[in-house]
Amino acid sequence: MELKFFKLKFSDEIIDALSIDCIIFGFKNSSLYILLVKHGQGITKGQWALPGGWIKYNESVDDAAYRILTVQTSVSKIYLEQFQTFGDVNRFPGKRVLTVCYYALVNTEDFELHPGITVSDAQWFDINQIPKMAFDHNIIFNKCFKFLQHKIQHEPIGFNLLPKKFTLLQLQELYEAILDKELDKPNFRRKLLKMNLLIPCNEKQNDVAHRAANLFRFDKKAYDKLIDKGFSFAV
Amino acid sequence: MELKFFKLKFSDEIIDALSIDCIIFGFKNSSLYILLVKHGQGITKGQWALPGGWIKYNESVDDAAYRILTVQTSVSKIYLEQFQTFGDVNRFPGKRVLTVCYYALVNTEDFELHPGITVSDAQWFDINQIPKMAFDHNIIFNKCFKFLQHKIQHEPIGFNLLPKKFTLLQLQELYEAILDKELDKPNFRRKLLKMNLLIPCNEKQNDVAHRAANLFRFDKKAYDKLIDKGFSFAV
DNA sequence: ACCCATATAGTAATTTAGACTACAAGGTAG
DNA sequence: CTACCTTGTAGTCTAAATTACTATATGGGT
Repeated sequence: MELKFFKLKFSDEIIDALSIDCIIFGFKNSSLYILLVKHGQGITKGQWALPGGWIKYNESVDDAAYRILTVQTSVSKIYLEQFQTFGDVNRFPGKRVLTVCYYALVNTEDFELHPGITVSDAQWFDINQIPKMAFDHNIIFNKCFKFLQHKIQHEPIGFNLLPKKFTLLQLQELYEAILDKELDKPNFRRKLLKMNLLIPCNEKQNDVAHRAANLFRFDKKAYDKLIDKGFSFAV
Repeated sequence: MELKFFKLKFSDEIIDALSIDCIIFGFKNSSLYILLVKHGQGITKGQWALPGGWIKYNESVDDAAYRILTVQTSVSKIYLEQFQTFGDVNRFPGKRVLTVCYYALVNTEDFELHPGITVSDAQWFDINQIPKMAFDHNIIFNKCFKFLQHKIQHEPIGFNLLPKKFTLLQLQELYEAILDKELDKPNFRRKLLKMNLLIPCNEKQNDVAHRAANLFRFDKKAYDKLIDKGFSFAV
């Protein structure tokens, strides 16, 4: 009886005033990209948009975001965080829809695209060449990108955009792409290494036409310990 | 015809899967407080909770938050920002409700309480003595407070908790209360003054039993200018 | 007149940030 | 095989900021 009531209330149906949109950031060729989909049906057919979907009664908002993300990308263990909820009255045509925006940081190397059936195309766009998108998605992206620019300077989340093992130059170019400014190589190096958050892999990159750089990985455990001691990350 | 359709869709009714909760921070006697209400009816009758309400079809989420806030406090021109949306499946008993959480920073001196009709009491609670609250409100508060601790160090929003004209010691005590640590007085002073964001009022506090301090006010225009130049606030 | 609390100024040691130089390593083209 | 090109890595120097203090100023209260 209890269960039946539960099932009735929290069914597999969607909550119709609420959607989720994801901003999926990826980094390749020293540039920052986001993943967009082209709508294949409905009034927004032919328009680019942030990948999104509907929240069901029987899943949490975080779960919904994760589901929507993994369906489109077939990648699990992704860095995914809620950004903000957008709820202007007329942001969606014809009916009232609020959207909860999430952002994800992915390593494009283990990335595979599986566009859903309502989508005719999916593509990475350089963040400096974002097309006009459906709904208020350009506004959402702009706010979220500013948020990322700030956050990446105060929390070590950038590593999620790189392979597990990365060089210091890769990391630097990542920061340069996100913050849109050049950084001094020796100084950047020193600063990051002094934090003791990078573990040398004792392994060098290969297949490069110059001196091979050392590979590092991010030391999550060391970071958690430092946080307890009041440390605060800053690039 | 168009209008009729509009009215039908965007009516004065509430969106029933969506609420708003506000965390109203206030500062007095060198301590940080939040405003809580005691529910006077329903299954949560007798429990303390964050002030909140329902979003209507014909208002934006930001407007709804502002409406809910001003009804309870009769203060306008308040610093109010969205924090996050909470959407666990079972966070609300018996039905599925997501809540968009906002936080406000108010100057308790121009504050008047007008508890709504569904509320039996309203009271300021020291942030170190928050009672057990209804729903997931304790979780929401804890997350929001951590967020505030971070944000106040990187954006000049603390001033919203003080009167227009304040002393440097008041400002310092505000930071000490929020960050929960002691700061060195001369150093704090120097740091803040060097930013050129505080305008001396050429006026001293009165009614104090010791040497009167100079009053300052926050220079929003100067801050906006500095931001354009790439300045970033940090205490 | 003295005490007390807070305001405000200054100082010295240490650390950090920023700009820049120098040298190392290793693949490539002649 | 050598000169060269690209990137990696180490070090230096200066200016600025942080930190932990000490010292003095003001003004009311007793």
